[in-house]
Amino acid sequence: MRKENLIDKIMDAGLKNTKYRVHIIDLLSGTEELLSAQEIYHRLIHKKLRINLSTVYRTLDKLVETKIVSRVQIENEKQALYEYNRNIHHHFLICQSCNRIIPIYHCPLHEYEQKLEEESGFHITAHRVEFFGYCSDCQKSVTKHSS
Amino acid sequence: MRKENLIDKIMDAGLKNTKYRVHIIDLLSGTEELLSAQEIYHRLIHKKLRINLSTVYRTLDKLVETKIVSRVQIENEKQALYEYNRNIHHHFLICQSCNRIIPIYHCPLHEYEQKLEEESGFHITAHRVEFFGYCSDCQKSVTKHSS
DNA sequence: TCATAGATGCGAATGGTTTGCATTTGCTAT
DNA sequence: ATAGCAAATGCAAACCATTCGCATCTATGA
Ligand SMILES: [Mn+2]
Ligand SMILES: [Mn+2]
Ligand SMILES: [Zn+2]
Ligand SMILES: [Zn+2]
Repeated sequence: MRKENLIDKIMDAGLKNTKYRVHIIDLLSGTEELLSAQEIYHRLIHKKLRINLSTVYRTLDKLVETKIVSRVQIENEKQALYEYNRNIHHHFLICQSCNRIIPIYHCPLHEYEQKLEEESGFHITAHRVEFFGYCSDCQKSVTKHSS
Repeated sequence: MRKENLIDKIMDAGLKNTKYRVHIIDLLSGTEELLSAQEIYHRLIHKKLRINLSTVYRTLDKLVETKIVSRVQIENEKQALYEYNRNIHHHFLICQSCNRIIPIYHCPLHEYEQKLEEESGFHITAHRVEFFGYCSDCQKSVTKHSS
């Protein structure tokens, strides 16, 4: 995304345009990866930026509040992960061996959700799905080891 | 569950039979609620047991290892929650207003999982689903307030 | 009963995240 | 362009759930 667009995005959200915000959004929007606050911090430091870790956390809080970024807490991971919000509903497939996180863009729950609302009386606003298992690479290496 | 059965369960798992383990399993198996380590600790203290919080954590670790108990990490909750493992596959409906957690015993993903395995090459071993929303009680109070 | 692996208590450490406060910066109205 | 104010930042300290080291105790089975 062009820098001007990033700045628009920040200001449209009612936030002040600061260089760190531009860098953080730029970083997240430029990768498919989910990054932790600490990973973001280290990548910015590596780019010779003198940002402080608390600024990273505070910036991410703001970006999550304004829905520019989403925060994801994977089961059993201590660090929260952040991803650029591309407004595409998705879930994750997580390899328990190499820890790769793969997004899935098909959601099997939309019809079910309505049924669930009727049955439960809940008004459902969101859901979350994660699949755990072993990616094809890791299945191969297990086979190799055990043969 | 009778105390003798609890003790059998503990010893069958290869753990030593200690009074705290009996109390913790008893507590969890006697409620539908998900309890945090700290909540368990306080409930035992309230029963005049002189248990230590680290013992609670260590006991829960063992019980999770041996699958007597399951550990659940709800998105945005800092504390892990524990539930007695009744070996009934289920997911949760979570009220974002009153924080009630309601188990759902129907799983809409079993067919889908196979398709996903074929498409992704993953070998899936587990999944996790959470629905967020507002329970019927909380919907009522919102309506009341806003009218 | 004894020996020993495992369980517990206690205090300290860990590690991700948050916060208080002084200082700096971006934005808006002049 | 400039001043004024709210918001953002840096830094150190706090927070808080969870874990760990180590001394002591206890359940188990030989
Ligand atoms: Mn979905
Ligand atoms: Mn399921
Ligand atoms: Zn893998
Ligand atoms: Zn509710």
